Amino acid sequence: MTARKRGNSRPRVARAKKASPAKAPSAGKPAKKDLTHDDILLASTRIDPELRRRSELLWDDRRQATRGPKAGVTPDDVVRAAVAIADANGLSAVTMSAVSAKLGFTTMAVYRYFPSKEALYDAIVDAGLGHPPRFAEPREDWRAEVTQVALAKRAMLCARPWLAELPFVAAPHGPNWLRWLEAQTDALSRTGLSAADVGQMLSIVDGYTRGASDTAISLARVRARGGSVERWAAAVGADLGRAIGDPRFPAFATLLTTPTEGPSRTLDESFDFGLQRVLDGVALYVNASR
Amino acid sequence: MTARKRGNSRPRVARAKKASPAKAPSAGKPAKKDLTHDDILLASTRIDPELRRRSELLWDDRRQATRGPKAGVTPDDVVRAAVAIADANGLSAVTMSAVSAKLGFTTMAVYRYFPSKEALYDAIVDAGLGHPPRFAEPREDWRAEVTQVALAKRAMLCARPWLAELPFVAAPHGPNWLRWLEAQTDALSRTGLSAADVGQMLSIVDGYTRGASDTAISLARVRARGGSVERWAAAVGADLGRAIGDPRFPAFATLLTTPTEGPSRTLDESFDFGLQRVLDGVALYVNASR
DNA sequence: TGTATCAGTGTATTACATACACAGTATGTG
DNA sequence: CACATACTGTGTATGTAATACACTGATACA
Repeated sequence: MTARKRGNSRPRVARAKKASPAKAPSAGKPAKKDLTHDDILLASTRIDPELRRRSELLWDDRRQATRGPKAGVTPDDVVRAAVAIADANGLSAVTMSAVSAKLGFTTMAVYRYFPSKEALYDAIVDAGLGHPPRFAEPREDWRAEVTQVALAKRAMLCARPWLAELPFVAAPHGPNWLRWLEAQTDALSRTGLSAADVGQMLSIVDGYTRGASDTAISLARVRARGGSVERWAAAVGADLGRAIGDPRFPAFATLLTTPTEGPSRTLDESFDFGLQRVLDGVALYVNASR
Repeated sequence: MTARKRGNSRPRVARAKKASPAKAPSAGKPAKKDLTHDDILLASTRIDPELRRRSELLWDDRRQATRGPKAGVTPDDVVRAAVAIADANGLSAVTMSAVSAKLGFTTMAVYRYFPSKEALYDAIVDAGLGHPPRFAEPREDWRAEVTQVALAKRAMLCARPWLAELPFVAAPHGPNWLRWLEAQTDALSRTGLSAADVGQMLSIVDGYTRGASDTAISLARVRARGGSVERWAAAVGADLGRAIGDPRFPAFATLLTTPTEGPSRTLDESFDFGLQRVLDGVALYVNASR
């Protein structure tokens, strides 16, 4: 999945640097200025070599060596093996020796494909993200599409709860990461907002999507590990239940003890309901921007 | 901070269990029913002993032993040392030996206070969360207060970026975790919504707050480790910049290449702007519910 | 036919978490 | 007041994991 056909090396590296002319770091000022999103895109510093290396492993084609014996497996095989282990036994089970063993090698063999565990993790994160859904043709309205992507992203995160065990918003980002951003950006672009506003709405929707999926992800993790969902729920419920009767948490205790009228929502329904409230806010801004 | 005065052992444990009468697990049905929030609060299973133990370490007073030599430090001293290490050198620097050494002990001493690294991590997470801000008197309107709590929470997460290196939404939850929930619940209760709806809005606002803080948290992590923010930005920017010219990411590339008109927002301003859009959605629902 | 190069191996080192047994100390009890 | 007890901190040992380094053998191009 990560690998693409060879030879199409586009002139893409570090385009962001060129995209705007100067933006010299305003030499004299030692004032620790706050970063804007633009600052990130236009950063003019040379990239840390190790990070660059790790990024290249996600993006550039791993050239098949010309000399020497041919490799028994591809980097993608390694990633697939690692993802399978993570799916089966959680992220902590993804050790260099476990991956090697799964491929039929001894521990050190994996280092021929990835220079460090970190680099391997980068790769399995991107592989684990998979692809966003494709939009139906003819295209629907932006709200339906944004909802579709958000729900799919949440489902993906729940399907691979180990993704959330890593601070995967940090560097490096691979192609699949961008695919998800592309899908949501595409949908949001249909609002007709300016580029800057689309970026803003993207961060709103994606922020909610990731943040509000946490409970479901924890639950999925328990399930994936073969744990008892009941026991997990009991533990969480007991901790939250400590608020009841504790004078420090009156409002939250009321929340817990007030009986729900009507059927209570599943986690999924709850997420979806919340998403619609968020999109109400987005829609309000969209309409106001006309 | 975690310790409270002795002797006030309230009858709180497992109150959630009692809060509703039966809710027998509908014996015959093997259908894997989807979980609701209520199911979590009412879970009737016995809690995993290890989780219970870990939870108790967060909530119950560690009795001062009557026999034997008195301990040289308190559990809170241990937690403080661990938090200091995490603040200074990141979560990975928090090893049992590092914490012990900081206290002037040999490695194994910490095990007298916390039975495992996991249990210690539970404790430093809760300690790291700290306290939410207190509301001004007279109380403001709900929207101002919700904003206040959300901004404070984001600031807290950025101040301790190592918190986000853990899946800290999972069990166990300590008192500080509840304090933040209490603050936001309190503010949201002023909307006049039903308890269930308040819970729903809580998950919206808190989901956005955590999810949309990720970039700032990553940045804070780089800063805390003494890394170059410029280099970090360059790496992230380069990865995102790969979208430019790549036919797979047309919408996102447009986002990147369209020049921003006017001053671009800092990450903080951007978060705040997004929060207001989210609260617009919440407000819409609040008004509709009257 | 080399010969440079690369794949997988074997072994060693280091850092941790943690089990276990021990030594010393303070305290309530006989 | 002697001592059994329970508890604190230590010393040592074990298992697991990441990874450095040097080695063996294969292989394709010059």
